[in-house]
Amino acid sequence: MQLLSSEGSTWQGVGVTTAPSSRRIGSPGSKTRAQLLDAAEALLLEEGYASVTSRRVAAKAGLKPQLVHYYFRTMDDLFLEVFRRRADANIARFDREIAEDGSLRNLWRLNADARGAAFTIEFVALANHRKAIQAEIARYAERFRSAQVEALSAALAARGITPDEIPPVVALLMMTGLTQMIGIEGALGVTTGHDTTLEFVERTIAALERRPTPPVAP
Amino acid sequence: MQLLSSEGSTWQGVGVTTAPSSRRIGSPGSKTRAQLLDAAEALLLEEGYASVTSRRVAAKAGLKPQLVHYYFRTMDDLFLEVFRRRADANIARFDREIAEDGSLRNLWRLNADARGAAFTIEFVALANHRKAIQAEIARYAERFRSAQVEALSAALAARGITPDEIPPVVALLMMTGLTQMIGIEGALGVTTGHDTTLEFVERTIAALERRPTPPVAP
DNA sequence: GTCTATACTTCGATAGAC
DNA sequence: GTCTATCGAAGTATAGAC
Repeated sequence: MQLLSSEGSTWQGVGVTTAPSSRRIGSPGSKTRAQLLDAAEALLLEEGYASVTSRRVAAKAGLKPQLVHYYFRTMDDLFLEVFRRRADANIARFDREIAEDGSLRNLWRLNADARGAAFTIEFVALANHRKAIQAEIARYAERFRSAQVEALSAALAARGITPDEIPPVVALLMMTGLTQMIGIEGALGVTTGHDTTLEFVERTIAALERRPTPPVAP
Repeated sequence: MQLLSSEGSTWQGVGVTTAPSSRRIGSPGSKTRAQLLDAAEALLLEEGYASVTSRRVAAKAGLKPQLVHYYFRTMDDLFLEVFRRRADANIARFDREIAEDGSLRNLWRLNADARGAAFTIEFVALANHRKAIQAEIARYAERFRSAQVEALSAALAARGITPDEIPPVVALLMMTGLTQMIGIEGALGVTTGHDTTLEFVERTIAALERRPTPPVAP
């Protein structure tokens, strides 16, 4: 699964799942709110989801901790907004860039964006024990996958590769599995086999590009 | 990266990186210590690394919270021990099973053990902001990878697949990328393309098994 | 080897003034 | 829209009795 193109904090001392209260919430269009989202995202990527606490987010944004709870009822709401913002931007970017150049090479390039791996790891780990986040990630992942399968189907067909040879969804899972793993391992300092693999993929794409384009079916 | 064949908790309210003190530490052979490790591992897998706190680990083991700090100086030490225990067991298991049956099919089967994905996610997320854990995971991952490359090289050569066709390390990264991703996505409830991919791999392995074994080089 | 007691820090979340 | 003040709970870690 490739979630996004770019980590975080966990809360600890919670436990208080008190009533959903009805206190005031700041408007979504607020500039301060956007600053908090930016700070939360940066913290997530730099220090992991466990570091995204209301106090630390506010400190990073140069604001008071209570503002976090003014704009987001709970920390889950904050996490969800951070995720949605990136997810929407990522789908928009994918659609735009693939409309411009739907080639196999460009699909690989978009997939191989390493920043996404760290983001993915953090949100997946977060989702493991926060149902609301899990549901949102699953919805997004399925949606993004179908967009990618569509684009990859077209790119493969344009090179005369039939689903008999390799189903597009399988090719996608292979591509994504490879890029995500390389990204994650790179962040950890594990690099054995990465260069070899990247070269192999490069050669494979180049070979496919030399295949003659098939006649268009009626 | 395939880490293990089966992730945890983050601490939050730390901050106190006081002197490395010299208080008593329980012996590694203690049964109680093993119970704490079991509880920590279970908690890690069930609720994520953020839930592995000294209090919750002790509660799960039916012991008092202070015992955690009697056997493990810090929570990091506890995490490291949980990781090492699994890692060692996993390498031993791999060596044993591959010595018995080093076929391509068996290598895939060992890789496709889904339990490992959850473990991997949690520890990678943890490693993102805990250097000691990061170093340990990287060391282990490299070590395990080289064992796997060795086994896969032999299995591919036995089927007449040369490194020209596909380098063993590339095949390994593809296999591992696929199995880890499918495992992680499965835990999240994302399943699109999984069955198709599993069938594709199955067919590919079956086709390779029908290839005649090449003559042995001098 | 295990427990009580305790120090100190951080967390999420809210009420209410300005 | 932002702040002060504050509650209640949980976290890591240690000292010292038993």
